[in-house]
Amino acid sequence: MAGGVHGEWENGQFMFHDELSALIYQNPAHGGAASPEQCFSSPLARFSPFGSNYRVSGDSAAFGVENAGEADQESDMSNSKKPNKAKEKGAKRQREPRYAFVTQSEVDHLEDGYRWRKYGQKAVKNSPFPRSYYRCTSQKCPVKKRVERSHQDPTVVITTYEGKHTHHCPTTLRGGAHLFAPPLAPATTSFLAMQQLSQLGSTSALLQGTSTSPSLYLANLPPSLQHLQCSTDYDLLQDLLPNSLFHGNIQHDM
DNA sequence: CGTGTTTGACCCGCGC
DNA sequence: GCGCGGGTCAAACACG
Repeated sequence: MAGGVHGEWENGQFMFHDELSALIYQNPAHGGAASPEQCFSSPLARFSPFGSNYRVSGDSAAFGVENAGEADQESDMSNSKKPNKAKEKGAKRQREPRYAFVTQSEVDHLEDGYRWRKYGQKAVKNSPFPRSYYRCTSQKCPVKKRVERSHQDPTVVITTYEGKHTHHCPTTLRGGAHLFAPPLAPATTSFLAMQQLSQLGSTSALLQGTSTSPSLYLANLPPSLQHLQCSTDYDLLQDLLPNSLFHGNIQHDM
C-alpha cells in the first residue's frame, strides 16, 4: 500500500527506498525540543534528492518521500473520485511526488502559510493516532497533505505533502500564524526564509552537503519558517539556499 | 451565509 | 475472487 514511510531499519539507520526531498525541522513554538537531540535521538537526517536512499541515523526517526520519480501532472487529482467508477481501463492512478516533513509538535495541523480544508480522517493501522487528510483550499490547487502522528514517538507529527502549489502563499491566515505578510512569489518566499535562517543565530539551521548530493538539516526553526514547506521541490530548495550555502558545508552554530 | 470539520460510506489497488 | 487498508466523497453539522 501507499503507506506512510517507505523504508526499513538497517544497522541502526533507516534506509528509505525512495528518492527523497524532505525538510526535517521541529517547531519549538508548539512544544518542540530546545535542541535537536531532544527532537530525535539522533536528529540528523541526511536527505538526498538525487539519491536513492534516505537515512536517518539513530533509532527514532524514519520518514521519507513517496512515489518520487513517478511525477505526474495533477491531471486527475481534482476529479479522481467521481462516482462513476474507474475511468480508463488500465489507467493507473498516478500521484504527485510526496514530501514528508517531520515536526515535533503538540498540535497536529501546523500552520504553513496555506489554507487547508480537511476532507477526511482515517485510523492508521498499528497506530493509535488517526491520519488526517487536507486539501489546499485555493481553487485549482492540487496540493494535498496528510498529517499523522508517529506511533513511535507521539510527540512527532508527520506531514506529507503531495503536489505543488499553483499559487502564492495566501496573505490571510487562520490562527494568527507567524508568517510573512505580503503575498510572496516562491523565490521571494525562499529568499526571506533564508534571510530568517541567517538571522537565527543561536537557533540552529544546519545545512550540509555537496552540489551533487546536498543534505539539509533544519532544526529549531521559528514558527515563521514553517512556510518553508512551501518550497518542497528540489528546485525550490535550490532557490531557497544561496549558492554559497548550497555548494558548501555551512553550519550555523547549534 | 460562508467556511471548515466530522464521519460513515464508498472506491480502488494490492496481496493472498 | 475476496478481504484489507488507504484514500476520497459528500451530507450533516459547527462556528464565526
